[in-house]
Formats: sequence, structure tokens, C-alpha cells
Amino acid sequence: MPKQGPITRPGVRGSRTGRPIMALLDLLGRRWTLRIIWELREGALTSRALRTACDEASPTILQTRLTELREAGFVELTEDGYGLTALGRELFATFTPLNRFAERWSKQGGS
Amino acid sequence: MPKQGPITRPGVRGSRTGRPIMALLDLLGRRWTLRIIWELREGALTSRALRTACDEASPTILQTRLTELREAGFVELTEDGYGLTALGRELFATFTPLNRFAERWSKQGGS
DNA sequence: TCCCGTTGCTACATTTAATGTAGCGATATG
DNA sequence: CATATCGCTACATTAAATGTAGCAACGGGA
Repeated sequence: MPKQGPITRPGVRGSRTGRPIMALLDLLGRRWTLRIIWELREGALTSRALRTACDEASPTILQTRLTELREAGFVELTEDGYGLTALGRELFATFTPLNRFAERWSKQGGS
Repeated sequence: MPKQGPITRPGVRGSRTGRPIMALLDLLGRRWTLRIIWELREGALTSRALRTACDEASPTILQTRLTELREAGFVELTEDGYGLTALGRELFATFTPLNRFAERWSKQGGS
């Protein structure tokens, strides 16, 4: 369904430069991707639990994103449901400064 | 145009919990947002230069994202064009580990 | 003044992505 | 065999993004 193939391959939007960060920003910039990684931070969730956690996002798009994230190696389907791989946990770890930044940001009135 | 109001306010998708990180993930998860911040990292760009840097993304959506980013306090319009604010540069700084991660990720073949 | 070129920005028709609802086949439990 | 859940998909509707064109405003030259 995505017109673009697997991540890190040619054709991924924004990655024509060959810079991996572009492919990553492209993947993370798709709707619900960041949220999914965030919601899986504390452990695996079933597809339906994940849907609940993600504010009842449509199963269609969640499935699409989960497939992309699995292809990218960030998420895996275990017997406990969907969970972050070791790589996915590394990725999540890079969000930590983002989280602290968000706290500061909200307190100084971004808008 | 965005049916949701300014960021950090009620109604922003994914931020009903009141956690700032949700509002931030929502904003950053919109198409081209991450890319724009990335492209402005080395200095201000005119709207058209930014468009070129962003792979000729449509001016409509760039304008929408720039407005959102200005409302969020990450981007400002100076006489040199669009540039990151001090806050925007702080946000970009949190991407640094992401960049290093992207390099590792691409070398181990995510897909 | 007139002509260019550039700026930021907008209109609008088309295409693509996401939503919402329903339900499939498979597996497990009673 | 009836229920209930799992991961996942179909499909019609709605929302978002694209692509192309062009606006008004400003700033030089000639």
C-alpha cells in the first residue's frame, strides 16, 4: 500500500540524499509512528491494546505503521503482542531528551 | 486550517492526557515537520530555498507547517528568511542522538 | 516611471493518506 | 460447540497533501 518501499531503500521520501537520517525522519514523520513507539515503551501490547492506547486510531493505519516498523526492525510481534526490539528500545532512548524538552517547552508557552 | 488549535492546547491529537510529550509528538509527527527543522539547522532559509531543500514539497503544506512551527515557538521569520528560534535550536539539539542512531541503524540493515 | 525579479503566501482541483465500521480466519477456553 | 480473543483486512467516507498557478508587496536597476 505505501507507494514507497521498505525504509532505507531508494524511493523513500526524503532519503534521496542517501542520508540515513532522512529515511528515519521520513518514517518517524508518518502519522502514529512516534506515538506507537512511545506507547510500547514499557512493554509489549496486543494490537487491540495498542489501539486503545493510541486513542482508538483506526486498525488500518496502525497495521500499516506496525508493518513498517517491523520492516525497519524497531518492532516485533512476540507471543505477548507487539513489542520494541532491542533496536527499537535504542531508538526510544533517543527520545529521552525530547521528553525533557517537551516539559520545558510546555512551561514556557510555545504559542 | 488545522482543525486542532495551537499546540499544547486541548484538542491536539494525542495530547488529551495533558502530557506535553504527546503534543510534541503530534506536532513532530506531521508530514515535513521534522524535515523542516532539520533543513533549518544551519541557518535561515527563504521560503523558496526551504522548498528546494525539502525536495520541492508543495508550498501549501510547507506554509501550514511553518505556521504551526512559528506558533509553537520553534521557528521565526527574520529578514534572512525562516530560521530556528533559540527554542527551535534546543529542539534540534535533541535530534543529535537520533542522527547517530540513524547511522547505526542503516548499517545493520533494518529491513 | 516602468520593468524584472524575488519575497511570503494563497487558491483550487487532483491525488493520496487516514478514518471508521465491519468482519474475516485462526486460535484458545469453556 | 459456543465464546472470546487474537492479528489482520475490506471498503466506503473523510481529511490531508500534492501540484500548478498566481497574487500583492518590496527592491533594485534602467
